[in-house]
Amino acid sequence: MDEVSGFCIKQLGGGNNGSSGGTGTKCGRWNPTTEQVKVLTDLFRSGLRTPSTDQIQKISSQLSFYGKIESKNVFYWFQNHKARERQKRRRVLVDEPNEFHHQEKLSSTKYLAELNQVNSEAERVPETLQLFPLNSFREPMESEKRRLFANDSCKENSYSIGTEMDHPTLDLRLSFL
Amino acid sequence: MDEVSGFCIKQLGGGNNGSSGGTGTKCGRWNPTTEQVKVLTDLFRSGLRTPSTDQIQKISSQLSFYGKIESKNVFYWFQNHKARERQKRRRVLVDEPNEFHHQEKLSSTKYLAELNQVNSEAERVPETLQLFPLNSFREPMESEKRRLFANDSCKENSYSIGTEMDHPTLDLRLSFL
DNA sequence: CTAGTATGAATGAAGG
DNA sequence: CCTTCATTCATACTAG
Repeated sequence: MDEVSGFCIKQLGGGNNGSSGGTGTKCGRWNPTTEQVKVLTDLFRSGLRTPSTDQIQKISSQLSFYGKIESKNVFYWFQNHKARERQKRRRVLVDEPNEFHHQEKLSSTKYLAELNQVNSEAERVPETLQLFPLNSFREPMESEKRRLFANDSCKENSYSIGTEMDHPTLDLRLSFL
Repeated sequence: MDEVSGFCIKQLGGGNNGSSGGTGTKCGRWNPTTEQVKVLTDLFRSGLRTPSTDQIQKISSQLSFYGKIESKNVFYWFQNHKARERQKRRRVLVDEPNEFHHQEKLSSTKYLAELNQVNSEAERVPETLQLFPLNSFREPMESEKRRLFANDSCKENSYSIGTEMDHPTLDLRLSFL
């Protein structure tokens, strides 16, 4: 389903998403490349469920190498993936109450992660994810969602973090490379 | 991949399965029987558009009598049916903006058959589906909202398609986390 | 067999 | 977090 195990691969040609393909730069919706999906899935399986803003930024920066991507894409991806994983699990539970999952030995590593996650649902991301410790936690002050996601059209704006993000930091995104 | 994990709608010997066509029903994806479609359509025509989880489960249980079915099949069925009806309607509206909206474009024999069986189906299914009234109290668990993405560098990603960009082995698996 | 269509399944994007 | 909508992909089915 979620895994492209062999043949569910959308016809994403190699490293290019057709969405913005040649004809008319249609900024439709994000069409993740297989590499992007792979990385995101890896992160998810490693336990990351709700990445912080910083983490989203970093992941997005990383994935931008493989193709066009925005932070919101990463955000939505995790939201959706998490929700659907849970939903799927719930449905399976009711559909097959007396039948156990076949425990695919290796192909469904997802189930393991899933189970692991379910055990301690509340809030337990094994956060080894602190990129840089001195992190300036950005106060989650509620700024309304007004321009939450900026226009789809790619903007040239380099960093707008100056407005609120004041952590001096080695803010070179690729510090972890 | 629980999708393909072994549910086949194989035409059993008993063969109440007169599913639309019935030729070579294969595994891999749910293929509703005519009875199932009938019930679903009936519910849809009764006004049910987006059944709740409980309703989905009930419907699924009922329909499982006619053949293999999972909750998600019901879920998807309603999603698709609703979406496509809307889509159809909109298309008609676009195609004939100045024209009266006559009968639906039942270009497919499938729809005709559907209507036919709804109208003059001799065999009435004796199921007793009660699914409308249900409480749905949801937990007031609400977290703070603290996501506000800055405009991230939106790369144009306009590499030439011809040459596959070679990956500098940006191996970020989990190393950077 | 091939083309076209109907439709199950998946998922990005929002709204609330 | 949950639900819903829109769009797309993959496949079953049908006609020619």
